[in-house]
Amino acid sequence: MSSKRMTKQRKTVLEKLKNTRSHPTASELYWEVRKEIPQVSLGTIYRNLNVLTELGEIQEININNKVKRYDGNPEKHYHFFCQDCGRVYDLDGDYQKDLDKKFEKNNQHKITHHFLDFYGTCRNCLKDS
Amino acid sequence: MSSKRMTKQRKTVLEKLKNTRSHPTASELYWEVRKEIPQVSLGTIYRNLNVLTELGEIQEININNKVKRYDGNPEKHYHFFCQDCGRVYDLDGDYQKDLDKKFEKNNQHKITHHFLDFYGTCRNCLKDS
DNA sequence: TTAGTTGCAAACGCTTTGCCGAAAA
DNA sequence: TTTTCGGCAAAGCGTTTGCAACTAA
Repeated sequence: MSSKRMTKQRKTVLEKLKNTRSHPTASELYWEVRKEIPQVSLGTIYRNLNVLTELGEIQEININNKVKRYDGNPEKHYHFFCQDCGRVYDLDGDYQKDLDKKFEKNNQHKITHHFLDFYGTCRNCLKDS
Repeated sequence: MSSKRMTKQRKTVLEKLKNTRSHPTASELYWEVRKEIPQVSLGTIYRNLNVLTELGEIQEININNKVKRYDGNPEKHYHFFCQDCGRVYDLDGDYQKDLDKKFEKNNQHKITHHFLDFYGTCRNCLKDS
């Protein structure tokens, strides 16, 4: 059985992620962490993001098989992806638990959860057009 | 303006995809197409899948940033991903247009569509456990 | 002390691309 | 004939991994 250590690197990755509302990529996080730990490596960022995800401290965001993004908020919620600027935003609104039941017809399969991502144009990009 | 040609390769990719209920990867499709065009290359499969997607003849399925899968049915519908066997199934049930409105609060952004993927255990895997 | 972690660099897996000859239209 | 397309092989890109040194507990 393997216990996890809270290293300076792991702590910094977690802090950076908890302190932003954006949903950075591993590479973006790498440059942030480098401000404090200049010799950190990208491999370490990836390893820690995976560990923190397993621990349930953070979650991955997978939009369209593009680069993975990371969310410091591990609670279930939905995301909005702006097709103009590419940014990913959190959406207000409840997790729709009833969807799982709705699509679990005749008990042929067991649904445990779902992912729901919205696409469109964000407020900023609407202004510009 | 570029018109698209219906080559033997493109036609075969499209046929194979229309004639299966599975959601194959590019590589799986490659081996299928090779049965009829032994000298076909993987690059050609990828290029044609991209063209056919742009044309709206097929659609991509992106599950968890894993390998891309392809669906011969271009209509909006939802998928179920079995976490035990890894297979991807179509789900019966309507596209929930109302979700877009529900999460478009205060008109801060414009939602055009969404993707909704369900996770769980499929009927076959439930039997085995 | 010792198991988990890091930095480094190489490897990996999927997908795209440049080149040039082939073949639709 | 014109222009798109295919085969091939190399490159691209995000992510993972093997290894030896390091460090949290």
